[in-house]
Amino acid sequence: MSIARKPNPARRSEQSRQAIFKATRELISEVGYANVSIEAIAARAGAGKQTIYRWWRSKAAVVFDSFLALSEAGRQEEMMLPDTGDIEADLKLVMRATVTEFADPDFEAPIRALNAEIINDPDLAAQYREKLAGPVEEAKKARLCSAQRAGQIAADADLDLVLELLYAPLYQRWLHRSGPLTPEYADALVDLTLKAFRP
Amino acid sequence: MSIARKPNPARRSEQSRQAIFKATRELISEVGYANVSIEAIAARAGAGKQTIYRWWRSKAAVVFDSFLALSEAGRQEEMMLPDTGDIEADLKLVMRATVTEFADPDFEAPIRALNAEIINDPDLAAQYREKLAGPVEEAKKARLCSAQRAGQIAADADLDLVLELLYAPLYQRWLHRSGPLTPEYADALVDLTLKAFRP
DNA sequence: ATGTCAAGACGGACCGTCTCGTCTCGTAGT
DNA sequence: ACTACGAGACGAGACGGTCCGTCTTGACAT
Repeated sequence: MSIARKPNPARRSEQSRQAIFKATRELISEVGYANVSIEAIAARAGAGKQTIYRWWRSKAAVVFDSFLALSEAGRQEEMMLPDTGDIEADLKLVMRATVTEFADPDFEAPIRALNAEIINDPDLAAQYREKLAGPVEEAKKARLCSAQRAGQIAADADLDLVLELLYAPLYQRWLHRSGPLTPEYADALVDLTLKAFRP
Repeated sequence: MSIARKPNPARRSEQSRQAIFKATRELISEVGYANVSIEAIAARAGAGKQTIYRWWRSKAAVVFDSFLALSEAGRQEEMMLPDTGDIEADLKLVMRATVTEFADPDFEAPIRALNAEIINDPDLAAQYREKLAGPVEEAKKARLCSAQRAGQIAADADLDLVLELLYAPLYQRWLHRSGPLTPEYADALVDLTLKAFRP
């Protein structure tokens, strides 16, 4: 019968936590996710390895929390999407912005790594949906709901399905590098999705 | 100026090649992709490590070829999709079959691993598209083209886009485990896609 | 006292390279 | 035709590294 003694979070060093986050982010952008080791993170952060193993299950978990800490710091009100009343124009704006974001090299490496881990790690996937994807999707669904009330989208449409139709093709094309991500492509996805869900 | 001497494929041992494929497949199903090492493959196959390093760039490449060898062996004419003249019924049949396939545990582990590698390895991604996804997509596009000629799909529809709209949501939902994969879901995707591309 | 901390030693797994000696070829000399 | 030779792939495994995850130590905080 193992005891599985758990660490006491109240006594945790916030300083070490932040140093580990910072070191993790720096190392990833310097050498790439795959080449980052726990040892290297500890060394750069001036932390003991045990401090990392005590609080995280895996490298992926450390990396995830590192970026989560960043995104929580920089995000407050921007959770509201534009609502001009014209769902087509609003969606095209947002989708074009996503396409632009995906073209940013700084964005590319960590997100690819995160997605690769998520595929094989159900726990991480759940955490990702809850902490990162979830809030963003809620905002998008709020905008879609507004369009639904305005009669621009079928009243019985499943909004999760709308989001999947909108984003999954874009996402897959980017991950698989199976085609170019252009503003025209973004527009086409919006047009097709709106047609599919037209009242 | 480095010489980069390349091995001569004519002198390659087919016996070793097959033994390595077999060992790779066995090990993956026994201990999982992540826990398979090149050393273990070589040992099980009765091959020298150098024989593997000579012919493959990475573990992912070995694994990829191992499954490619399998699929090439077992695939002949089945590249033709059903064509009853009713594109909706035909697509639903195929999509439901895909959903069923994705529920198979034997199918799950290797495909997840392959997708994770593909995300971070552009070379592997290109090879995947060319050798595995490509032929299948061609068959699907052939069926869609037939529907296009029959006026069931808009004449100016981009068939690659049709496939993306059909499969990307399904694929993403499976990879991210973000929802259930039911026959009803498969049907819904077909209905929506056909509506989006209606003439 | 108790528990976290930084530092780092430790045994073990694999990595990717390399060095052996063996085996199988194609080729050139007899 | 027969044989000697060299090139190159082969199995085996030694080698120096890196990183893993655990464990130990002594300092420090509560």
